[in-house]
Amino acid sequence: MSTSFPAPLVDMGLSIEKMEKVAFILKTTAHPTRIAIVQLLAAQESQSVTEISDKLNVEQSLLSHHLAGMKLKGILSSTREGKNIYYSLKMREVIDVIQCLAGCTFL
Amino acid sequence: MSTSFPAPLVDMGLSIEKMEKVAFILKTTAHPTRIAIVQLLAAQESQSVTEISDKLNVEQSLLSHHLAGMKLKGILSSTREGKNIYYSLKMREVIDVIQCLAGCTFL
DNA sequence: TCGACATATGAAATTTTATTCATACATTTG
DNA sequence: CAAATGTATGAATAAAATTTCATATGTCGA
Repeated sequence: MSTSFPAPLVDMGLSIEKMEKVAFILKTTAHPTRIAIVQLLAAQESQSVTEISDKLNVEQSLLSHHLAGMKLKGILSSTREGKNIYYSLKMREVIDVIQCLAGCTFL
Repeated sequence: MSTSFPAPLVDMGLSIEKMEKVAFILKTTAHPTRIAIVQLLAAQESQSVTEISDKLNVEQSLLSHHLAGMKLKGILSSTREGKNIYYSLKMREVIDVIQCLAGCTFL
């Protein structure tokens, strides 16, 4: 997904590279289930896959795919503890991003 | 895309409906070209399609599709003035969303 | 009215993302 | 070690989003 705008884009400080990175993170967040995951982990740091799966009522495998993607993209981190694997927010900024929009009266 | 979580999701104030709306807006923003459009319009309210197309070096039709989508989803508004159509930001909150992530040192 | 310019639109073709399903892997416990 | 539990993985499929291309529409000026 390498977009190519004319080299020195003036606008507002954002380089092409940065725009791509921002888009990348936004895309990784832009999904109801993934937003719910962020919400959950914002409220309670570190929860196991089963906990999350139960609370969100999302099938194990599907959830695992979501979690893996978010981890891969740096939004989450995980650590094993016995049989369980606990996920937590690594890029806490996404909370603000969501809050920002969630605060919009018109939504 | 109607996701169905168990009815009363406690977490953090965000209803399922709101999560879907937030995801909807995020998805509409999550693309390098569209982020560039927001940047452009944040710096200078109201620009014609040709202006934007020139600055971003994006083909007319493709740009038009992007603009139409963003307008449809309430992020932009447009007004015709003679031969030109001027677009401007309607949902200015997206600026903050982008800035928020753009400010992340690690990106 | 015709031609040129600015923009939109719609239908393919492509690419990306999401979902499902079956199965594998790791850890604990009996 | 076998069974149970928790989680990951990969392939197949389904669904969305992006891009391209051809063409339509609106507006202006000669």
